[in-house]
Amino acid sequence: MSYSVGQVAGFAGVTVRTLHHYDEIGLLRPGARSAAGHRRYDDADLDRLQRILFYRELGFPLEEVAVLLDDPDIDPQAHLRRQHGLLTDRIERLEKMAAAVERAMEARKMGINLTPEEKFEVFGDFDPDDYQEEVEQRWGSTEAYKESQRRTASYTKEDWKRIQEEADELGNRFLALMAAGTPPESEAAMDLAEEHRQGICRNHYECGHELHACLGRMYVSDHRFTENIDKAGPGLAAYLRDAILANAERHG
Amino acid sequence: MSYSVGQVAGFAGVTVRTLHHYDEIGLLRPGARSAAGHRRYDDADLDRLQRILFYRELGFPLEEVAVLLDDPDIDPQAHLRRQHGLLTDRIERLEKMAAAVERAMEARKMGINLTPEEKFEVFGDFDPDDYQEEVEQRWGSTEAYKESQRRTASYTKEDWKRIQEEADELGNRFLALMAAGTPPESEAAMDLAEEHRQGICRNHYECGHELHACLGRMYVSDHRFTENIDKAGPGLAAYLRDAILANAERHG
DNA sequence: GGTGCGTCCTCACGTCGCGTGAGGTGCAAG
DNA sequence: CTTGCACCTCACGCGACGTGAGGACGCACC
Repeated sequence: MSYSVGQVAGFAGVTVRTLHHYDEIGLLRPGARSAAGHRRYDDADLDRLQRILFYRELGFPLEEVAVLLDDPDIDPQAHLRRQHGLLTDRIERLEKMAAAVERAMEARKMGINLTPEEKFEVFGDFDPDDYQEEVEQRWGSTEAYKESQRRTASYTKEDWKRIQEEADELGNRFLALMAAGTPPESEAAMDLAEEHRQGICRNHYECGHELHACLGRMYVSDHRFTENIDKAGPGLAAYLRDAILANAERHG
Repeated sequence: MSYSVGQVAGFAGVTVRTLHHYDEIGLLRPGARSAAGHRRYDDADLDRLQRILFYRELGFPLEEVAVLLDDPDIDPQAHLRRQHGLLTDRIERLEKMAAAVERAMEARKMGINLTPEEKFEVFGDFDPDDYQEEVEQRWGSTEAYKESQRRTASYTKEDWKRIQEEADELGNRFLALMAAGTPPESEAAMDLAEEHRQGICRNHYECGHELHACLGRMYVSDHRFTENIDKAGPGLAAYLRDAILANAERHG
């Protein structure tokens, strides 16, 4: 079972040119070529194309789509789950917009006028804004940051929730150690720090021990991190840093 | 109350360059310029920008957005209604995709494999396909067709439903005349034909009497039209054509 | 009174995801 | 045998901006 460009274009609802383009940029190379040099797509290619079109539909640039599809730790099921998550996120966003439009209709009936900021609330408040800017200033050119951007772009709400839960749980285990009076240089604390590092690797970016140590120091030196972490329990940031540094030294 | 590019870009969540671009192409000209040549946006400009971003978000090309926004028979309320309609359509589509993904997950669990066509059903069966192609062949280069494409692009499901109802109602009134034995050249039939023509003007494209006459002839000469029309009542297509031709002659 | 700095301006070229010919090949049917 | 169709490879075009380059304006602080 193999198909020509025309056939594939037919049931995928794209043009032949699009398939040529995907071949050119290496996003979808047909499994084979006929003797005459004609592209021949097999079933696996169709599956891949389906995924490509799905992510494209949701606005991902083709380059990112390629990264997603070639990521070895995303199997077919994981893709379906992720797709479902992305869809529900998107639906939620549109429903909020619809609700905002309804409110606007109400407001107009009553002759209310909105402030400039309010006028754009339709699009949802994605406003880490000035903070985001500083992040770009400090980290924009590093590899780790770029990788994080790439990976988190396709995270759904459920993904974020899971990551948050993981982090909370880890925090609680650190707090338990602190409460028990276990020193941050102890085996147990260092093991937790190691788990912390691996969590970052899984969810955000490749984080070696050295980078992890930098991160730990910043948890204390940058008060915004400190405050945020200490919300779970005062002193946690400092304890975390010490455990991280001890763990880094152990592996260095 | 007037705002600089930077401010507007700020609360609209777009770049300054985007605003420059919209100015260049005439989509959003700021209400005024300062002495130094700086763009100054007023409240009306903000409203317009909000609409622009809304339609852009739903994937309209900027040129079409301009047409929509400058259409004099779309007042603010109408825009809100249309926006709401477009949103619900979109949500419906995404929900269907989500459902399809769920089915795919089920299918995968049971190890079923899908045929190539089935694989792409996720994207909803928009398959006037070969028919669509012929339409393009025959009408692709005419002004009326382009106008129709432009206008129907922003129609929501509700719009289509309304248009369908209008058409059905008109059909029934024609059938009543036929049943009563009224000739298609009668005043009553010609008036209905005129109403039919004006319906096309409102909902699809500028349709003069001459074009209308062509259309009428085609209703009989192209059997696909004939069959479709005669589903409402046998002989309707021919009767419709005769009434249209009589009406066209009356106005010619 | 200079001297940064931040925001604004206008070119003008670069990018992404294709669309759209132009010109040529391989092969089946009339 | 040639006509037609589906395929091929360049290669330029386009929409919606991104991204500097190079310069003007305004204000704040030394």
